[in-house]
Formats: sequence, structure tokens, C-alpha cells
Amino acid sequence: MKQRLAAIGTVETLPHRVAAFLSREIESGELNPGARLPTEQELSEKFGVSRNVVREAIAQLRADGMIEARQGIGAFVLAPEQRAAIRIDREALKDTHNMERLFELRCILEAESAALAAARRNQGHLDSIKAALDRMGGEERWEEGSIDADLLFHREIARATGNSYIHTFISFVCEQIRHSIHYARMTNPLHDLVEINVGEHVRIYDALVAGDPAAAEAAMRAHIVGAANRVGVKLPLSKAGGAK
Amino acid sequence: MKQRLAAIGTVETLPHRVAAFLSREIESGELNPGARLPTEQELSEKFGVSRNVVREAIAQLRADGMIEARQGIGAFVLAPEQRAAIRIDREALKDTHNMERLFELRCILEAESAALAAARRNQGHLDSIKAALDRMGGEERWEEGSIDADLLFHREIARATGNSYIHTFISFVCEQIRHSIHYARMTNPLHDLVEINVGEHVRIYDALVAGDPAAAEAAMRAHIVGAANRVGVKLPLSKAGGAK
DNA sequence: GTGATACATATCATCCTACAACTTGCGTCG
DNA sequence: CGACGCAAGTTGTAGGATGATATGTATCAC
Repeated sequence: MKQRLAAIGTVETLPHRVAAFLSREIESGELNPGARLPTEQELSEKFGVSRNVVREAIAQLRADGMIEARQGIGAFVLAPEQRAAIRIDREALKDTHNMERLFELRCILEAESAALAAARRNQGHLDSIKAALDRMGGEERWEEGSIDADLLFHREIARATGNSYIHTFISFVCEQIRHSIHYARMTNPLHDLVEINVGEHVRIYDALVAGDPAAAEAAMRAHIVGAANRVGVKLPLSKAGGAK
Repeated sequence: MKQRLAAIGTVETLPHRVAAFLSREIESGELNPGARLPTEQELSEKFGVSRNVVREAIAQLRADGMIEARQGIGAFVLAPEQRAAIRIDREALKDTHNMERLFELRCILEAESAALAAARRNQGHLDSIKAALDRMGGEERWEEGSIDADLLFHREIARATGNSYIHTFISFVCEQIRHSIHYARMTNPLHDLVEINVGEHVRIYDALVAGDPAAAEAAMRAHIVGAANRVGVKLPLSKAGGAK
């Protein structure tokens, strides 16, 4: 928990600020792919920091595949397709519209993954999922704990697909949504209590136990649409309402 | 193209090596979440590099949310759920089984996204998609060019969903698969020519023009299963064969 | 003895300088 | 005119110095 507080209120370190500046400049199109960045010395003068700080910032962008540095020449902006990592800007999460987009992505990922999980889960998976489910509705009414258990529930289902990439992606998207909701609550204390609908979770779990992919997918889809509604986001998914 | 070659044969810089070492140590579980890393000085002595190099390596891991540095105390390993970025190890892509997992993830993402795109696309989107389609089957029979056009086709469809996160995720997964195929071809020159099935693409495009979500989803699913087969991966998707 | 204050220590954050490695372009020389 | 080499610019690495922050310890007052 101490980590969580620190993670949220992270002090903006200098390299992080420089990296964020350059990153925005690239995303916004001021620096097109193929363009050459100013030299490290120029950047250090421009920002009023040491060259060391600039180097750490560039190292970060380079690790993400946003830029490529060539010794003796300079650093160049790479095309977006060459990115080696997916990173979501925390600032963007404060926009409700982006939260809606995240929920949409999550729905796509989790609905079909639930079907996969229903087909492939073994007893160990079911036990882990059940444990998370119990933690959610159980004695601990502490809010943060319930949210943790909720996320764990979804992660365990993702793990039951047996596909580590699916697990990684779903964990990531869920965590981004957690942050997004966190921000939304700070600015708008109306949703002070994000209720967790245990019934929806139970229906998903039952479908997994039954090994019914179609039922699991439908239950998961209904759950995520419901969860989005509870935080004030209505999903315009084509399948949500109209599909069979 | 020069960038591409350089990107593949990238010289392993020292900070990158240190970061990779620590990253593997964390992934493998030798350093559990909450554990404290050795001090920067210890690491610099252990690897025989300057403290500056160690700092750049740690800056990378910190940007990914793998570790958290606290001034005056040390650096600590964070839980996997707290990662701020998704990064896929290039080495892992050489494993065929992982390629299969990637195709599975891609199928989940793209099938439903195609349905969304069919519902939301405008004329501009259709034009961009058509342009990519033409480049694929057109005069340019240069292999790399066809692959580029293929990926562009998929990216443009993802863009037509109007959801930037979906676009980012699909672009990323497709690019990882491109690399994976690249590696597979180096070791096994059998698939020297990855044929691109234009007919499958046309069917997807037609469904998008018609604005038929269900048809677009089905066509996309068939296409990705087919593409996987053509590179020697058979997808065990529950929906692929049995659905409907 | 107990509590609080002050100090010493450990560690990360930033800065500075210097040199090595690499690329490019220009000028010199054969 | 060509080839070689040198100089300048840029990134890569090294090493030390100083500031900021957290922790433990010792001292001192009560």
C-alpha cells in the first residue's frame, strides 16, 4: 500500500519530464518519423539540465522504440509501427472519453478470452478464480480490497486461457482502467462507491465451471458493459445490445 | 529500410544489456516483487560498468513500472500488475509456440474490431483501406512491400474503429508477428514465400463497404486463421471451426 | 529510563568533466 | 582525379562531486 501511494503521487523526476516532453512532441507530429532530434548538448541547454538527464530520457524513448540513436550521428524518430512497447499516457486516462475507449478494448479482449478459458480451464484455474470470487463478496468489505479481488478475478480468468500474452494484455488494460477510475473519482466524488456486482461475476464463474464458452462470453460481455455503466460510461458496442 | 536493417542488427548497448539482465532476473523470479535491488554502486562493480550506465538501465526498468526507485533507500521490484508498459521479449518471438499465442491474440482483437469498423467506418477510412488493398495485389510484387501493405491494411481497419487504443494494440501485435515470422524464416527457409491471399482481404473489404459487422467479423476471423495456417501455425480457436 | 534532538551513514538524483568510439566532410597529397 | 588522412561533431562510457532524502544511532535533557 505504501508502494501504491508512492506510485500514484510519483515525484516527477527530471529525466521523466524530458522524456514526456519529447514523447509528446513526437506524438503530436512536430517531430516526424525520420527526423533528427537535437543533440544531447542542445537538449541539455534547452531544458536547463545536465546531459546525463537527457541521456536517461533518451534511453527510455529508445527502449520503447520511439527513437533510435546512432553513435556519431544523432538520434532519429522511428515510425509508430516500430514501437517495441505499448505505453499509455497517464494524463490521457483522465479523459472520460479515453476511459470509454479502454472499456471497449477490454470488452473485446475479455469476452472472447472468457470463451477460451471456458474451453481450456483446469481445476487449478477454477480454484484460483473461485478464491478471488470469495474475496470479493466475502467478509472484507474494505473497498480497495474488493477492487483488488475484482481485478484478480479477471486476471485469473485470463490466465486460464493458457495464453500468456492474453494474460499480459488483459492485466494491463484492467490496470489502466483502475487508474482511470481512480482519477475520475478524485475530480468527481459522486461515484464515491464503485459497487461491485457479485451476481455478474458468479454467472461468469458458473459458465466457466460448466465449460460453456458461449455462456462465458455472453456473461463476461454483460458484466463489462454493466461495470462500465456503473462508472458512468455507456458502451456503444455493436454486439452488446443487438447481437443474439 | 536503412532503419529496418539497423533496428534488426542493433548493437547491444551497455545499458541495454544491464537492463536485460535485471529484467530477466525479475521475470524468472530470482527477484520477487518487493525485493530490493543491489545499490547502483554494487551493480556498477558487478557488471564492470560505470554507475552512469547502471542508472540508464534502471531508468528503463523504472519507466516500464518494473521497479521503483526511492531516493535515500534503494530500488524495489514492483508487482507485475503495476507495469506501465507492455513489452515483448524479442527472443521469445523465436519460439513457434509463442507465435501461435500471438496469432490467437490477434484473432481475438481483430475479428471483433472488424465488426466495429464495419459499423463506424466513413468514406475516408474506406479509401485508405482500399489503397492498401491495391498496393497488395498491385504491380509491386516485391515481397517486403506486400507485407508492408498487408500490415497497413490491418492497421487502417483498426483505425476505422475510431478507437485509438484498439489501433495501438492491433498495430503492436501485428508488428510482433511480423518479427516472429521474420525469425522463423531465417531458421527454416521453407516458408521462403509467405503468400498473401488477396481474396480473403477483398472479402473483408467488401463487408466493410457493405457496413455488415457480422460478415466483417467472420471474414476477418477466416483470414487470420488462414494466415496462421500459411506460416505453419494452426489455431485451436474455439470459434474458428465450431461456431455458428 | 525515556524521549527528543542532532549527527552520521547510506542511497538515489543531478551535475560536471573527460575521454573513447564512430561518422561525416573536407582538405591534402600522390 | 582519386585515395588517404585528418579534424570536427555526436553519441557512448567512465569517474567523481555535490545535493536531497531516509534510516539508524548516539547524545543529551528531563
